[in-house]
Amino acid sequence: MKRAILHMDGDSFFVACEVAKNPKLRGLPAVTGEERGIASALSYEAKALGLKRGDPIFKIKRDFPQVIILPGDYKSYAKFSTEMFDIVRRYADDVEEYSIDECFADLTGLERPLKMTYKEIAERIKKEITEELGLSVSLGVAPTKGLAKVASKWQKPNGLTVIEIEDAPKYLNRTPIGKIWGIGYRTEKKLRKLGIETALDFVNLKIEWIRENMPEPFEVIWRELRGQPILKIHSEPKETYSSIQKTRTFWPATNDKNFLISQFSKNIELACSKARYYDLIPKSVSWFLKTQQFRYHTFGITLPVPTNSPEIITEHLRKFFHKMWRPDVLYRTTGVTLYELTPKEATQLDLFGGSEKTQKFETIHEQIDNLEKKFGRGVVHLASASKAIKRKVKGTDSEDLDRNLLFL
DNA sequence: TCTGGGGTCCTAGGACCC
DNA sequence: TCTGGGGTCCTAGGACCC
Repeated sequence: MKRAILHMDGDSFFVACEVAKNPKLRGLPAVTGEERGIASALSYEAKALGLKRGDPIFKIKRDFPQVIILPGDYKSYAKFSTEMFDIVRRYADDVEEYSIDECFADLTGLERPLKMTYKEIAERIKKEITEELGLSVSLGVAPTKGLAKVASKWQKPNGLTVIEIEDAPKYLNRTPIGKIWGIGYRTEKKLRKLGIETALDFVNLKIEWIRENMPEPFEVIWRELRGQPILKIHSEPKETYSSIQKTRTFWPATNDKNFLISQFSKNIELACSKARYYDLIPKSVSWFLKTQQFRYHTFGITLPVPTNSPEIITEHLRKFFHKMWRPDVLYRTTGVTLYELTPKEATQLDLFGGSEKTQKFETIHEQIDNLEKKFGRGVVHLASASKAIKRKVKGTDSEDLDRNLLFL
């Protein structure tokens, strides 16, 4: 049976959701991301002004005062996202939610029962999303996920492209190698040096050459673009994480130890709180400092006793801080990542007889989490994070200092 | 890339062992 | 240790994604 994979991609998704909420915005240059300090999504009118994802908000305000700047409203984006994917599920059982605005769906074998061609199915999905949600999407249909990605990118916004396997070379020939899913800036540069400019050049390489000269994932890309399905549709909903990361960037860059530690402390608090929410306990943790030149200084440890209590992880950080920190370097970002997350039940047994201290903190956090459920988030903070809260920090809710009810 | 935040996966090379 | 060879494990960091 002819395999047919659908890839759907929301057009300017965050801004499109804002327009759907407030139709007065339609046709105007608008960007979201005010709270983060950089543009995270742009309307096509804003793109027409030459603005790009990642442009600093202050520059947009300064140079293009006519552009409407909106704060992100992730709850409503998540709702639109769910509704959009539910429409796809009216037609296909296997739907993979790849990101908030992208999904894959397996349409294979649906032509006959639905009495429609694959293209007609895609058209119906598109029409229903536009009519019911007021959103525009671009769709691609092809024999593999890799080619479906090429197809959905072919015409944007509001596109629908079907790539039959016989026609694939035609499309690949007109797709620059850097546009391929999984080929980023570095690999693009490397391949271009070798004279590989288009996706067609890439698939025309000998498999032996790929195996000898490139990391394994590129063989997958090579096969997928040749129409050999390697990547599966993962339709099981994601209910866990293999890592949890929290970072904060501040201005100006600094090497003030106490300030940096208080930033870390806040990161650790947020990361641990998310871990507790998902009932996960990390076995290892790593920290990084990002310098003004965007270099990373990192250090990680395996926790002697796995825990999601921020006090303990912060204690470890204090011990190892000097492994990252250099007195003559200015830092602009701190970050923490919790790794080897395992469900609480699985680690529970280790905890008994492990450390009394760990258990004590676990109990305290259980109670704080309950307090927060009652009174709202941000009512309780670690004392060591207080500097981070007091100092005006880009992209954070630093104003609610007064609402801190208690410090540990 | 004038560059935020949150993820996943891969790998070179060091540590350690025999 | 001024030394071979080979294997495994781990981690820091790179690359990529949205």
